[in-house]
Amino acid sequence: MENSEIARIFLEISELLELKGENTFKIRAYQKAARSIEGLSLDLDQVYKEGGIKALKEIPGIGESLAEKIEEKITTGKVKKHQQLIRRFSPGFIELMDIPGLGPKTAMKLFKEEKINSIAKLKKAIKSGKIKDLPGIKDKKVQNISAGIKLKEKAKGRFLISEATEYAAAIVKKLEKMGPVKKIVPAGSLRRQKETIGDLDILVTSEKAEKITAGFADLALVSRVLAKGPTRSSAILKNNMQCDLRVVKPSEYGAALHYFTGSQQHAIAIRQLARTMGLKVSEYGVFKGKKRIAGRTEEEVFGALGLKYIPPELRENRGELEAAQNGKLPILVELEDIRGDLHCHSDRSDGSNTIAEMAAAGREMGYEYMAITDHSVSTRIAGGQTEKEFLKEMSAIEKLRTKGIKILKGVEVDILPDGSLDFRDFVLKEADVVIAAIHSRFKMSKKDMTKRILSAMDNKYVNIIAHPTGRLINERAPYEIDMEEIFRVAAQTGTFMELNSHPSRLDLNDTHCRQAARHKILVSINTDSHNIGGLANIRFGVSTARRGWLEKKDVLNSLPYAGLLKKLYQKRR
DNA sequence: GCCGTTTTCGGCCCGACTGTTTTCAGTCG
Repeated sequence: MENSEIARIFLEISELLELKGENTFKIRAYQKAARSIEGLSLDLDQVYKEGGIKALKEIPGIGESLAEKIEEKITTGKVKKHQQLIRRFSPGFIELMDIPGLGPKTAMKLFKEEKINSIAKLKKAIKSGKIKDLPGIKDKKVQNISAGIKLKEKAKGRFLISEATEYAAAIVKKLEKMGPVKKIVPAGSLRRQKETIGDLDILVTSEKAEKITAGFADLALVSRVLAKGPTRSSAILKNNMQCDLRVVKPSEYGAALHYFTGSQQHAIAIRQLARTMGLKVSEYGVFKGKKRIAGRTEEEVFGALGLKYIPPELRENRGELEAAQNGKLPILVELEDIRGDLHCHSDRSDGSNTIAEMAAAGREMGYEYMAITDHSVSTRIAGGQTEKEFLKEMSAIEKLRTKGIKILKGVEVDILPDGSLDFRDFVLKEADVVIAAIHSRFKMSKKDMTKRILSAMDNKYVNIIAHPTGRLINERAPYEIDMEEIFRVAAQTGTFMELNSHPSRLDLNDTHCRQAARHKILVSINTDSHNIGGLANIRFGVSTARRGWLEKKDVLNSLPYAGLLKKLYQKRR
């Protein structure tokens, strides 16, 4: 987990430099480097081990100085500059800037004038009325800060994509009824289908902007209005999610949609590219001098910059501009490419529908096949089956096989701490597809955990490693594993990797997918459904695969039935 | 602090809204 650790340190340095009032471009350099590292699909540790400082400097946004800091972190465990900055302010100080509406300037003022260096002290100062004496801070500002503190205390962080999708749909429905609107589209990280969503951005085209922004602020879903202008409104919704609404003219739709879809890093890269061509890009269009040359559609905006259309899921400044320039953009996998689900549970273990009901729902979705993969004995909490029960289930499946959808006999076996499986080989042999997963002892060392998974992959019956990192978004960190090594051995043994589509998992994540594709490992996009309602989560898995640049050819369950079986049985030979 | 078919120095994305201001700084996305 060196990457996220270093990214966090760089972000903290940038925040502390901001407090210090450092050169804004230096601050941005740290932020840019942090983002770049977050999106990296290789371990910095590995990169450094193999190529030293020189290899680190090839990462975009990393130069001499930052490469040395990465080296310092890897070899000594810390970064001196980071430590010095933290010492200079107090550890609780950075969190002041997390309060919405309170930025570095105000934080510094509070510190200098009143020695406020934590949220606790700030609350005290507000109560005593002390901070109203400071220059530039009056009633309104104090009110905003108080509201910001409350909000921060209530906020659960980022929202799952499933929840954001629901709320966006609700807002869109309300706005549609409000009057003269032409288009309403959720933009922002939701349109890019990020695994978590910080806030909603909704874009509306209308000639009557003020009517829309005013009506939005009055919606019953809104609990507090943060800002309300003629073309933009911001509000906190009843579930504590922030929602920003922007209204633009139809002629500006493409440029606005592109800009509000982001990511910020992508938008910056686009604007930089425009500058080198003597153009200017803003949310109103592409301009040559004063003249607007594009903006009605996104295709027009990209076209004006000599780029092919870049799908929203790729817009993270992870090489998509170069790919669009060179005609090397991937043809991303689509929902329609998925021919079946290879990880589903029934009421034989912890699912709530029968095998027949699950199969019928799969057929309803147009699937060609579906694997029933109930738990094995060790996962007792999930009604895991004994070997005997499992064999009985397999014969039940045999009988159902003529229902218009191919049902594959499957099982989700446990990878025990020593790397062995809890079903014996002669039992596994009866399944068409064997999924192996870890459900216990999550806190083993990186070395032991990696070994545990590698030895499972060595078994010739194991086809797929399910939810490979075990993370639960907002709940449980991924376990420590050497992903690069796991992919290497997966390629060697002919083992596939799951992309679990559950919105709390999305595991593999987007950058792992890209890494897997580089190793030429097929990814199986599964839902891990425990009832028929769960099957629809496949959309989030496909989105994540798209964010990971996966094409149809990279996805195991885009294969037709015969091709799939061939792949599954290949390893047993 | 990064980076280079304008550059190894001198640039670095761009605009909306708020609050405290008589012309703009701060914050945000």
